[in-house]
Amino acid sequence: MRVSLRCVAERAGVSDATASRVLNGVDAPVARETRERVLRIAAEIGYTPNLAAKALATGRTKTVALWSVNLRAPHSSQVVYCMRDEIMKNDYDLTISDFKFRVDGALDTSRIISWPVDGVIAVDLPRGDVPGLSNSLLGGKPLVSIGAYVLENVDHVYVDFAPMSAAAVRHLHSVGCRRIAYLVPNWFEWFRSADDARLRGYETAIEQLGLEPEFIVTENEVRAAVGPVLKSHIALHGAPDALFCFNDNMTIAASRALREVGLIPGRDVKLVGCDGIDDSADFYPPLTTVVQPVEEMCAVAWTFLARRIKDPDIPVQQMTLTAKLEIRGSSTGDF
Amino acid sequence: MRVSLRCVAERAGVSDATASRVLNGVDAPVARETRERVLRIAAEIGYTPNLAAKALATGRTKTVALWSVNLRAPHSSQVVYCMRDEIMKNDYDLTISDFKFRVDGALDTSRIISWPVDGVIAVDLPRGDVPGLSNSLLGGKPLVSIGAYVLENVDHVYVDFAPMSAAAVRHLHSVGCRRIAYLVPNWFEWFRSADDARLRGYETAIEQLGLEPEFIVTENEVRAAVGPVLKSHIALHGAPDALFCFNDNMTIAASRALREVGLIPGRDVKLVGCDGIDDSADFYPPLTTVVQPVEEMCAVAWTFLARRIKDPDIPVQQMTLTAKLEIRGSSTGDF
DNA sequence: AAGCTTTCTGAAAGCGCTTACATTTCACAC
DNA sequence: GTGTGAAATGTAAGCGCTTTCAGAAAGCTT
Repeated sequence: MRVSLRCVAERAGVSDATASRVLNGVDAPVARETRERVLRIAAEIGYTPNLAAKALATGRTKTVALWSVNLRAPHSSQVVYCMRDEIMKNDYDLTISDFKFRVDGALDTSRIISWPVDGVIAVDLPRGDVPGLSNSLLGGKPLVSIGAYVLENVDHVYVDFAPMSAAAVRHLHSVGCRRIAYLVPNWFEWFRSADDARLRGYETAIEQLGLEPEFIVTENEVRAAVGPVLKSHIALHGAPDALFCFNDNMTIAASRALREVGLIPGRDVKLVGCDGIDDSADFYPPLTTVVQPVEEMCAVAWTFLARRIKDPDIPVQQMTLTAKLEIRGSSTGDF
Repeated sequence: MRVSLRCVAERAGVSDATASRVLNGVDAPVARETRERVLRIAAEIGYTPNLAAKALATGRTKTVALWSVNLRAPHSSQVVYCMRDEIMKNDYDLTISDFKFRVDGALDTSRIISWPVDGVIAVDLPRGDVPGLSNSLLGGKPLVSIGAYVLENVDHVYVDFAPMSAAAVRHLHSVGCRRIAYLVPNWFEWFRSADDARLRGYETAIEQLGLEPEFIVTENEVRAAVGPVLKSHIALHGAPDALFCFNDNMTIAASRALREVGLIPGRDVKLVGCDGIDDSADFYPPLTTVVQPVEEMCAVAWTFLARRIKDPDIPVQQMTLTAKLEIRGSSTGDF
């Protein structure tokens, strides 16, 4: 029923091979007249190639998988969106997948491995073992990872939060804060077991400034998880001067919780988040945040992937980018 | 290099056919002993099926494409996320695509058509012709659409904004507003040419209440497009009492713009948006919004698609769901 | 006019898998 | 011991496309 290459070829009175040459090869030696006839007929009967067949025949698809752990999180969708532009700009197709953590915190890679793509880009791959991953090849497919956790032996674009986390704490200190708490999720025992650069930056700065570290630990990074913990912390210990938040999403949740206990976020309690999500500037108060250099991350990731697709045997490629502190009303109180 | 079915079969000393039967058919007649041997060997050498080959051989993939026009928009990602759960719950795989409008406002469907999937679910398909779409088949593939615009001849889950838009306007009237403007994007001459149910609801209610309609039209629905237009409108005509916004995303942008000209959103100018995005409750002021019944939409969409995959010839399936007005501080001033 | 290129086209194999059909084996009934 | 059917397995074709190789046609050169 579907119109296949053969249909086109038959109508045009040529062999499959010639039709294929016309439809793909730009520089294939085909008579001008033949080429035009084939193209015309293909358009007439609305031929679209069967990608599965193509993939099987060539072993390539000109498609990459973009793999995100939680598409709904504003930051992920920001990266995914930008990466998508980068991929399509380079004339590749893409398919996006959203993989939740499994119950035990591991990832199920089997589905994506069998999918016919030339490579995969993983956004915010969690620290820990990914089954089938070795030397930047995931089940034999080139893989590049983007994220804020160190990963070894994998092509990886690493955003180092440490320097700017420290800067954020110093900034909060400079506007008068002395009790600066770190609001952080602890899903799957992540906290402390992972090498959280934010934590490193935070602790370094706190120590240098001679302050006491203070932690407010939520079960995970979902907004609903923040309010109750924060409110009970405040009830028990009183409110800190400032909250350094694991990400902007949590900042937003914290902001709401503060209001619910009668505190004004940005005035009574200063806030700094991480990521630089789209909302940060539009929120009220406008959020001070440690911004990830998303466009640069994506550009580098693509370079890495393109290289590895061309030659799977090149050595591991890694690059560290630094984040940037963007100061707004939520930490200055000026809004 | 890849381990194929043949590798498994050879090692197990059986034919490809038998190996295939073991690996797929639950109820295929294979000797217990053989079955166990094949399974063991497949696991040992880490066999993963080649989906392209499978797709080619069977014509099916147990995969559906989830197609969104703008993944980065909070509302789209909400629907995509929920739809993803629904699809995976039903033991199908999915691949997500994000298609921007082309310059002329049309959509490029060719890529997705050739991709080996059993069906596609399109979120917020724009009104207008979609190439290759006829009778719920997109290039021969089952298609179900989810969205707030009427589409004929297509399996479609329609969210009717009209009643709740009218309710929103009446609500604003009841809290004392008399100048209620509609803040709406006009990308690609969309406004007025599309059958915008929000507009219908708005105009109906405005007329019934004996008020004057007032339009603030932005170039598109991107946040950056809102501020300048809104501010110059206010400079020219003064501020309205209330803004009924095309979506929550625009409400957030409007909120910021209002503050920038010294007005307090929710007090000086009441706000109602549409969609019910995740942010709406956490925003300050909390946003009154016309919520789409996302979970129900997704459940129905899946039912439609499953039916059509099973039998492409069934008559067109359509369902209309109604939105719900969720009242919060941005319209009551109580926050 | 013979020989040599160059240009164009077709035949055929094969990518990894499924599946209809054929075949073998075996247990059981007569 | 023959016949029958069920159970288990193998054979082979084919899904739609690409690509190698070889052959045909046409244009040169001498």
